[in-house]
Amino acid sequence: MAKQASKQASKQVHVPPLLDLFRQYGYDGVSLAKIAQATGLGKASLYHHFPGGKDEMVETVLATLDQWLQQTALAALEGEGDAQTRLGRMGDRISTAYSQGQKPCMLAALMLGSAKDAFQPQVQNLLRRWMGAIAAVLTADGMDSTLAQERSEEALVAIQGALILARAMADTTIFERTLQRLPQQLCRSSSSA
Amino acid sequence: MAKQASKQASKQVHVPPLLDLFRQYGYDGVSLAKIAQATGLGKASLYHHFPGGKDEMVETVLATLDQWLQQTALAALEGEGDAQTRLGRMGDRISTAYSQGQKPCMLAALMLGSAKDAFQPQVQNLLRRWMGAIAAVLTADGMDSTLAQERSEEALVAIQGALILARAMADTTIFERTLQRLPQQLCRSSSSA
DNA sequence: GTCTATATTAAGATAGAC
DNA sequence: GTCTATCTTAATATAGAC
Repeated sequence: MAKQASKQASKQVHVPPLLDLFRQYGYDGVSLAKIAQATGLGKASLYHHFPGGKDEMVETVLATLDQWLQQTALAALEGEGDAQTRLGRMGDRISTAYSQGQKPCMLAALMLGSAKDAFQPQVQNLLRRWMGAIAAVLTADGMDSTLAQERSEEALVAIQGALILARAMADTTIFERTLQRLPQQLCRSSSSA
Repeated sequence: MAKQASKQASKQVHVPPLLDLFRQYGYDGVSLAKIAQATGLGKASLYHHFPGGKDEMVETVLATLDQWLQQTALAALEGEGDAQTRLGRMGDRISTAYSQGQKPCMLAALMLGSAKDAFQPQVQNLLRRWMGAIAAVLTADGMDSTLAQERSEEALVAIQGALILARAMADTTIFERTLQRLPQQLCRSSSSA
């Protein structure tokens, strides 16, 4: 039991540099040479920790992102306050995780190139749970279930789009403005839309 | 003059398969072997048309996208009707260009990996002109200039985000819903936001 | 303008010493 | 658990015939 825990822990140490690489370069743009440099390990050492190569590295990072979603982003939705307050708290966590929009989303990066087919199920699952939690906050606020689902799609569309545009325009204020707009945008009455 | 025209035309023939590759695989995910297969040319023939290699191919595709933006997307904003009608027409052209959200945006794909630094200026220029044209439609409708600029950012955020999410969730309705929402979203009164 | 053949470099991956 | 050394394949790019 202790061995299994330490075995997982040894992989977790290398997750931050791996996340940084895959989110910025995408799966096809990351070479083992880049990974070796970023982690400070040799190629052979990398295969010791990740016998499955790049695929297993991505899987490990995805597992960490799964934890982050549950324990950080979605946890922010659980506290006190009304829907707008809760969504605002989630926005703060998101802003931090993406460095105010300077760093891309690895989920989006993985949907390009040869990685798409391999990792789409995990990405889909992560996004689905994210949207489900946002929709739950909105329905708890009295919103119709179908509309809440549509609004949760709007939320992820806004976050992903803001990341793309902020990076392309090299302007973090685009990302910050989008996040600040989000709580009101999601909670607006359907008559104005 | 005729020779120069035919020289450019010979490159234009190969733009569609190149666009398809770069938007789906990104710069780092596209190999010359893939390009040779998609165009039906040998590697050496590719270097005859594009002595600069992949970089020159991307530049050529970007020039075509520049033309598409001007002659198709922005041309839809020039006709008759109010702002919402014009923006709706642009949405139709966009839906077609992206195959109802099934195909990624090459501009977004180029902002990942080793291509980012090389092509960011061109991508930035394209997005800036796109936003400028949308903002112009809104200000012609009587909207404040600063607000119109912010709304044009919203527009590109929505388009880019919808492309990401629709592809990740394998659900084109996300993209179509976003485009249908867009005209009203951009023209809404600022009191409700 | 297209091809075959080839040069060169870098990629993913493994063997085996320490 | 990390390393050096190596294997194999695939990458970018060019030379030169047709």
